[in-house]
Amino acid sequence: MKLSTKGRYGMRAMLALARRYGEGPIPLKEVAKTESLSEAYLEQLVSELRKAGLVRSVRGAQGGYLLAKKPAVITAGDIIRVLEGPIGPVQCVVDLPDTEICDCAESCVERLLWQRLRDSMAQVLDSITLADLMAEEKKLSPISDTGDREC
Amino acid sequence: MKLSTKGRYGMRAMLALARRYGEGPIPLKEVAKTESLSEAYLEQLVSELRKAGLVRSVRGAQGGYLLAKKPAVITAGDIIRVLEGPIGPVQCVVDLPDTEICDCAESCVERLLWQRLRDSMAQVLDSITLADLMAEEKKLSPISDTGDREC
DNA sequence: AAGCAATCCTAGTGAATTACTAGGGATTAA
DNA sequence: TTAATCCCTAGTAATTCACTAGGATTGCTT
Repeated sequence: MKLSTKGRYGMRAMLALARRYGEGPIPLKEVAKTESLSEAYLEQLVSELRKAGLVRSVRGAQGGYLLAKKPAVITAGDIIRVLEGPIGPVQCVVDLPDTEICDCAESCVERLLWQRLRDSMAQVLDSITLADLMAEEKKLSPISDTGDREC
Repeated sequence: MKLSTKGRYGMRAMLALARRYGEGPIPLKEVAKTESLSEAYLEQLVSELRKAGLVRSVRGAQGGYLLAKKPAVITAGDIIRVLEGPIGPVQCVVDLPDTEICDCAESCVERLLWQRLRDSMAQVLDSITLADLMAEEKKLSPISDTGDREC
């Protein structure tokens, strides 16, 4: 029940873009640097986020990536769903409309358990936006002047 | 963010033992049969559950496994923690007392997010017991007369 | 027009994990 | 003594993870 690096790094990257929302396109090289992530790997993740409509890209020199929407309307759930797949601890209760469920679903009590787990996970992730996280960040102890982050 | 087969099969097996609580030791062969799981694989999972004190074993002919405690005091969280490890979407917020956290934890807002997710997951899993699941099972549509389950 | 900064896309890869299988040893009721 | 059962370890094919590499394309700047 762990996130992969895709979800973790992707959340880091989206938060980095949120912090600089309004500045125009941010080159991935900068995000990779401040977040200490591999640029080439990050590129793949951000590419998925772009295809999903969460970020926009500007090609060419002076280009980069920027959030496609305001930080207040992008939730953690949006990001996690793109990078980790639909939310749910098992395939048969995943939160996608066209998911095939097993035939004995009506009599399957484990399914109820997994559904409740899914719902509580989705509830948390869908209720927290990038703007929320930035607001909370201000309350935490200040970060280094460079803005660089390790973990 | 998916469970592995260990968690899923383990939950199935524990529920199977719960249904027959009070009958004395149940051989694993029977559990494997009714739950359509590999006996050899199940053996490994149940072995972990035994070492964790959730089931007891009786060796020799007429032996088998039985719940070490009443179904009402064994939670889904107990089972999942044994088979999937401590609950938490990332290592640094896992619900173990002696977990090492990263150095920039005080300024890490992602960490707050992951903590909330962990708490909501743990809350659900720790609040549902095997007895609860059996009670809900009665309300669902009846299962086949053999008691065999597919999913 | 040339150069360069940047995104875009695909393929490859070593390491780790998963989901088992196999096989033998130990214990105990019948 | 036999058979049923748990106990333990090792091996393994397949998959997934976490990247790296490299080239194509785009478009600002000079």
